[in-house]
Amino acid sequence: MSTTNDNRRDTDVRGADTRSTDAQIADMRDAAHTNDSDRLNAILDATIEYFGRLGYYGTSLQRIADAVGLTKAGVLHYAGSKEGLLSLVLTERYDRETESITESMVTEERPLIANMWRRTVAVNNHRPALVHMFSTLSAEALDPGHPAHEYFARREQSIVSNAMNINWQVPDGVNVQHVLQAGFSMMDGLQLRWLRSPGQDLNAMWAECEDALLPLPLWEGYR
Amino acid sequence: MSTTNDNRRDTDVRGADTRSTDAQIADMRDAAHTNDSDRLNAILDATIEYFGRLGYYGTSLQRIADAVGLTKAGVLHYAGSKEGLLSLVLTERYDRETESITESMVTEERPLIANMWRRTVAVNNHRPALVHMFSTLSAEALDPGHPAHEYFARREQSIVSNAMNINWQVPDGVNVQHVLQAGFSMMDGLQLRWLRSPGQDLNAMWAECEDALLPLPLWEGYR
DNA sequence: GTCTATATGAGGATAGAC
DNA sequence: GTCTATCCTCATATAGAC
Repeated sequence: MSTTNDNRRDTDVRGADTRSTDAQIADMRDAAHTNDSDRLNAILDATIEYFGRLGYYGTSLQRIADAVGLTKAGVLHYAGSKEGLLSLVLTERYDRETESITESMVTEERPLIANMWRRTVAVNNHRPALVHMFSTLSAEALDPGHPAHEYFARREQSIVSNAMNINWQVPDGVNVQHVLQAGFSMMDGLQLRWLRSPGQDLNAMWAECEDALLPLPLWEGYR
Repeated sequence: MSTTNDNRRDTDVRGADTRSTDAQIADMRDAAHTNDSDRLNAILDATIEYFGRLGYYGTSLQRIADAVGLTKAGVLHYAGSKEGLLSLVLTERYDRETESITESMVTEERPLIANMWRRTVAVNNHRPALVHMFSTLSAEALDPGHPAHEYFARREQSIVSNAMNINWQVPDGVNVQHVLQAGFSMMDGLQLRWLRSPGQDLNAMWAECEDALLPLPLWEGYR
């Protein structure tokens, strides 16, 4: 053990249990009732956490494998490659939960921009790991060579243009596009601040920003 | 040549020049009039570019060395370590150019928040690489284990609290702290959008945001 | 001040046993 | 479905020659 190319990490302490390794592993599997779908979910959870904390480049398959109790080869069985992990986590997790928010506004009788943002903020407030991943990858993927560059470029465009297709109710004289651009930018920046201030409530932080961006009495009745 | 631990990259084509390697290297040094200070500046320039594009974790000493025509050992001679590079680039480059902006507002007779932001944006508009590095590291350093975590945490606090010490002229009823928080957040988010849209002018993009955040006629005479 | 050489290990990915 | 073993490349850092 402990050759230069050992498959396991140095932190992996063995030998306390005198039974065979296989027996221990079988126990762990049974104890967790781990089926395939659970495994994949655990892998994606760990991926979200580490892509957020360390970025795509900074995250190794080994870290994710350690977090879910597998080897690198075990993780690759599910995702195929590191890029496969990235793709899964963006489309199967982030997109899935996010797109419903703006879509829900289309059906509103009197859609208010402030309501959409409050809804977004309320959702994000209880999924900090996903927000963290989004923020980190979003910056890392500014580079055209990043495997998620196209994803984020397309996403940014579609968010504002989708919002422009809604018949927002705003005070007279307000430029809808400018407010949307300003508000979405503000939210991206505020989320970074939120992630840096442990324990703070994103809704409360946003309320202060909203108060500045959509000031009363101008926005009275429109928020 | 080309053993597994060759110091040079595969892209490093040799042999076209039949003179000794030392002679070629001497030529390059003379041709560039390279002194120590120039070298360090070139190293920091390359570091800023790659820390921005690939992040701290994603950047290797080899890339920086290649960019400036040195070996890894050569780069380490100047910075000591990779963390040393990070430290240099934040304190010797980013801080140096940035702190003067808010400080310049203290001496204004009738300081306007809008002026400070316009000044900041005008400066950043012609240093995209520094802004890129700031954005990328700022997200990467959300993690407490990142070597620049403390730097960015302190920076974020001091930016708002420094600004709160200035006697800003604002319309009646405006909450200065909320506007500052909102505006700084908006700028962080807008810069990400700017970096994703090649060729756009940051001043113009900011003007639209300012129009939304400090709407007329409420801010008439205050911007 | 810059290099070569080397130490020492981590990186992603694949083959094949079980 | 998960592992071990292995391939090959890349990483940071140091020692010491010139």
